[in-house]
Amino acid sequence: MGVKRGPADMDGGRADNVNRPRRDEGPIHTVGEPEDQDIDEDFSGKLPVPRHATMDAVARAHNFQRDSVSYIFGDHDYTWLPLKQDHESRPLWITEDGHIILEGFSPIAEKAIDFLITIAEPVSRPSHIHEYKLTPYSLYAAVSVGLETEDIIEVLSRLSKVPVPESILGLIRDCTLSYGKVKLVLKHNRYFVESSHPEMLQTLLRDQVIKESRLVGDEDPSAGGALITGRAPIGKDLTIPGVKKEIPDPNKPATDKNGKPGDEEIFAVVGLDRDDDDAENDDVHSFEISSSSVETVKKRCNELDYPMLEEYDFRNDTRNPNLDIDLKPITVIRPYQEKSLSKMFGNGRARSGIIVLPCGAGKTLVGITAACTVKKSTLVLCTSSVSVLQWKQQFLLWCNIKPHQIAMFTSDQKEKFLGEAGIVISTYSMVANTRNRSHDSKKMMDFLRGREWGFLLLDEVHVVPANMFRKVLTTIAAHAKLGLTATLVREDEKIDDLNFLIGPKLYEANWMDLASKGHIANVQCAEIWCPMTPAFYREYLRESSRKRTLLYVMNPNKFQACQYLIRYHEERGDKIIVFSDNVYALVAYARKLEKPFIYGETSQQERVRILQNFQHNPQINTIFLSKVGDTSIDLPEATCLIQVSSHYGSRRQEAQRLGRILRAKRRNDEGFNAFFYSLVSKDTTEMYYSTKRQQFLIDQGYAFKVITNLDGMDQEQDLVYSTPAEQLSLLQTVLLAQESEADLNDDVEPDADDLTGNTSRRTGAGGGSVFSHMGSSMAGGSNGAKRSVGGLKSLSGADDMAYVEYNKPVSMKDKDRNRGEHHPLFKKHWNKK
DNA sequence: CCGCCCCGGC
DNA sequence: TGAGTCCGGGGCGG
Repeated sequence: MGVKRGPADMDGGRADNVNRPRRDEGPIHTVGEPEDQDIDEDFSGKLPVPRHATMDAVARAHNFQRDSVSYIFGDHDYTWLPLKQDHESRPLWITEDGHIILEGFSPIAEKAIDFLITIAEPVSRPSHIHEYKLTPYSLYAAVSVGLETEDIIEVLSRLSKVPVPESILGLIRDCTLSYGKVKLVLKHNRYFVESSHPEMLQTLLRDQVIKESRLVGDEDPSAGGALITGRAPIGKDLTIPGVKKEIPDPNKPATDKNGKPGDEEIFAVVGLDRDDDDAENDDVHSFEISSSSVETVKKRCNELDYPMLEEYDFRNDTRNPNLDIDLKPITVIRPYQEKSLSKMFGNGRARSGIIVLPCGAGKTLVGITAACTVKKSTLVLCTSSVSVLQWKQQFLLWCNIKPHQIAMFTSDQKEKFLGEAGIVISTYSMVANTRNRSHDSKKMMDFLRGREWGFLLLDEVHVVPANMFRKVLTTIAAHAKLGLTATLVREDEKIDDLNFLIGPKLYEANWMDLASKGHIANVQCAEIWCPMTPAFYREYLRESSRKRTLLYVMNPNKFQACQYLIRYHEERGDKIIVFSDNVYALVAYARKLEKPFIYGETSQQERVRILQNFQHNPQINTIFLSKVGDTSIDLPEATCLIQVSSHYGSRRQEAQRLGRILRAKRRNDEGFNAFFYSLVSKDTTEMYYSTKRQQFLIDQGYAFKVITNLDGMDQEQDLVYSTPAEQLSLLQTVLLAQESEADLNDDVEPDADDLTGNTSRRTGAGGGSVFSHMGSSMAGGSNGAKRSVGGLKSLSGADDMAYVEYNKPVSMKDKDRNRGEHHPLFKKHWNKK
């Protein structure tokens, strides 16, 4: 066990994965590109290697990943695919397993992208080469916005350089055949499964789960199996408010609207306004299910390949009173906002689903415009009471709704709107709460539960899959649901649940694209590698993994880098936010650098005071924030962001933080540029997390520059902790802080004390020879399992060992991901083949 | 206002 | 497939 294991072992012995590294597996495995294969070999064979050599390899891999797009192709070899004669004018490849590679530089790329994001899941979108993947979910989404089987196949064939593989044609047909034909409809506060194809309903009713969820109406004399039959309503010609009248712009080339002659033909079939329902005037059939079983039935239908669409024919809903709401005349929505809404309202009804827009791109306005289109009672759910307030203000800002028609429902405020219809804004935890409720809260819930909502607006919809929060969907009866988020990712596997909880992803904007068009700021991302000072590193190596955090966050070199960057950007006139998840470090940094800071314990008034100063006072240009800044603070715009500590690999957090500077825009002279720095202590576990965190942004096309040396920092005067004495004193403070923390923990867990004591005594005796003794001390260690685990961690130090330590969760995650890819539909599909 | 509990996210 | 960390939030009762 003392010897570093090779890739095969790290993968849990799955033979098929030897030499087939995946992009997600961290820096070392990233080097799986053909020309770098030798490095992989080195890792499995010749270890332990000298530390610096290892680091070079990691650095190489690191840079390789960021600087090149070809890692997309991973271990795949596409050279065998037969090219069509005129392949050069066609922008994409399709592989047998559903991956689509698009040439971003093709003249028709933009239109192809429109098509691809409708039918496929964007996997990674760097500047030149984009990768998409066809999945049953993505095809479900395509059907639900009005595309049909042959449309998809036809356009795909036209765009592809290679013939669309048979397997993919089969997949598309299989997945779309039954999609969109079954609907979930809410009528009179009761749920019905509806279809114009009665045989499909019969098929569903043969399923035990669905059968048991069925309600047989008392008033229906034919109880016992007959479906309810009625006429399908008709609806067309909807206009979305806020859409700017088309004014021909002589400065703009006509290609935007018309494209080149050939293009038009290609995309002719992708229109959204077509009548997508052949059976529009036919009879519809339905059966009722209990409202408590809606989630189960929807999930089951997905598994049976009959995902239910949820559409709300709000214009023909005479039962629920209309809400007098419209955008103010001056309110104009942007093209991509319009596009996302056209996916939702494309057939004249309101489809339930999810719209993904980056922060600062106007998600709120999209939600409000949707509400103004539906014009029925609307319930908005947010994650915090701060955003409840913001939503209310935004409603009042953009549309003509009267204040008395908007009510807020939080622990502080329990208002109801006046009149028949209105808007309620609340939090997930308020509505999902299952525990004791206050009297007012109970009455308010009765109010919410007792009515039918035309529109349910779910802010930060990525939180909805959480166990508690998803309950809101069963407690609230809503005809149409729209989820909004900037980051449709979670670190668990529940994100796919949104497909049946809310509906398909209707639209996802490309961050890079919006930035290049000037809607959001252009962000330069950099990861600064700060070497640990020898003293800090020595302590780092001897500590158990829990306590290492403080050491690498408080690394004096990182401290100085932070100070230097703040100075540099303050001189440029930037507004700077520094994030530190670690509260101890947050306070230490902010105090030392004499900047204001906000964290959980900061009172509300204090927060407001600091934020206002930051916004208006030219003397205050930098603030320090803990995690509070991620969600629950209405941050003023900033142009520079520095991350000092952010453990764990949350892609969402990283993206959300970057989103804080996307509004930056025209503030400084350089126009749209903003800056995002991540400070990372070299050779520590931070490196691993940092890479992981960045993945979402990298997939969006952001490039992280690795900087190992800040220009000009050497010459900088008066940096903090520049003398050995100061550094030593800092180190002692940090160790002391840890000890007091450990003491607290000892009460609960005496074992921790033993381990710490042993570890430090042992390493202390070893002095500087940690590395040379590494192998033998671990292999020959006569201690119990617990001890050797501690030893492995404390002695590892080298990044490769750190990698081993975290490899496991990664490969398990990957396994999960694999399982996700083997959706029932796919399994069936491949088996059939 | 404070402390408590539960919850989310990693 | 589970466990355990810290930090933060909301809601409620005292």
